[in-house]
Amino acid sequence: MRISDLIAEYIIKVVAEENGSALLSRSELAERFRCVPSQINYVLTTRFTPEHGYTVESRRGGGGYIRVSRVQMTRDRLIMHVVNTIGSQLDAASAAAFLSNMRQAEVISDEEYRLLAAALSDQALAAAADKNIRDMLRASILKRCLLQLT
Amino acid sequence: MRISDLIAEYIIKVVAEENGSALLSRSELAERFRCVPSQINYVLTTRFTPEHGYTVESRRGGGGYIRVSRVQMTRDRLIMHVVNTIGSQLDAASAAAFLSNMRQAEVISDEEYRLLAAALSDQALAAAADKNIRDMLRASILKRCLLQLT
DNA sequence: ATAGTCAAGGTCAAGGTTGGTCAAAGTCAG
DNA sequence: CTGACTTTGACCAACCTTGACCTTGACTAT
Repeated sequence: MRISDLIAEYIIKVVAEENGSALLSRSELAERFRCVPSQINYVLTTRFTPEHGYTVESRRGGGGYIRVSRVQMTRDRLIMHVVNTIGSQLDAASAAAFLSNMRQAEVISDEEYRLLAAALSDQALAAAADKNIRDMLRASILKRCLLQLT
Repeated sequence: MRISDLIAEYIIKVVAEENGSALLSRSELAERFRCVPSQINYVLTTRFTPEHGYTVESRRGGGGYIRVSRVQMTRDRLIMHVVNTIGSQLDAASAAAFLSNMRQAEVISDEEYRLLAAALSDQALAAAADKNIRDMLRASILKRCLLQLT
C-alpha cells in the first residue's frame, strides 16, 4: 500500500473542492497520514509538478503554508483563444485553417485533428442542406469539442 | 510440462476471471511457481504481447505491480461493426449508447470519447432545427469520424 | 532596533521494496 | 548436432519511506 498515492489522492480532492487552489499544512498532512513531513514534499515534487497540471507555492516560518493550485496550461489558453475567436458561423475553409493552425501549434494531436476535420467536413454535414446552417453547425461543433479538450 | 506454460496458463486464467484485466505481483508469481522472478518477465514478453492479444503495464518500487490486460477485439473490426450498424439517422440517446459502449470496450480513448460526445450533442447540433436533420447529421458525423480512426 | 525562540517548511542521502535486463547455461525436437 | 526455446542468476533501475539536519519568518523580550 502506497502512502504517497493516498496523500496525492487527498490533495487532489481538496484542491478540487477548493475550486482549484488549496492551502495546506505540511505538518497536518503528515499527521493525518502518519508519515514523516518530508514525505509530503516527496509527494508534492513527484505528483504536483506543472507537467501534472499543478503548481506549488509555500512559505516557511510561523504561519507557514503550502499552496497547491491547478495550473491552466498553455494548451488551454490557446484553445480558449480559438474558441473566443470563432463566431457563430464557420465555413469549411476557415475551419480547415483553424485546425491546421492548431495542429501546427500542437494544440491538438494528429488524431484529434483528423477527428475534428472529419466531423467538420462538408460531407459530414451534408444532411444540413442550407449552407448557413452548416456553418453554424461547424462553429458550434468545433467550440464544444475544443472546450472538451480543456 | 514447461513452467513457462504453467505460468502463462495461470495468468490467462486470472485475467479471464478478473474480467479481462488482472493485477499481479512478479514476486508472488515467482514464489507460487518456484521460479526466479525474471522468468515471469520471460513469460510476459513471450506470451502476452499485443500479437497474442494482451497488454502489460507495470510499476516498480514499493507497491509495484504488473497489470496484464486482454486486448479487445481489433479496434478496426469493432469500428467497422459500429459503422455498419449505424443507420442513416441516429438520435442522441443511441449515439450516447454507442459511444459509451465503444469507450467501455476501449475502442476509443477517453479523449476521443469526449470529443465525439461533444460533437454529437444536441447542443452542438442545435443549429439544425429539425430533429430528423439532426439525427442524420449525427449519423454521418459519427460514421465519418469513426472511419478516420481506421 | 536586536537577538533569541520556536514554529513552520526544505533538503538530501540512506535504505527498503519492487520490477527489468541480459547473457550464460540448460533442454529438446528434428 | 544444431537451432530454437527455456531456465537461472547476477546486476540494474525505479519508486517509496524515513530521519537527521537546515532554512525561513513571525513573535517577543530586552
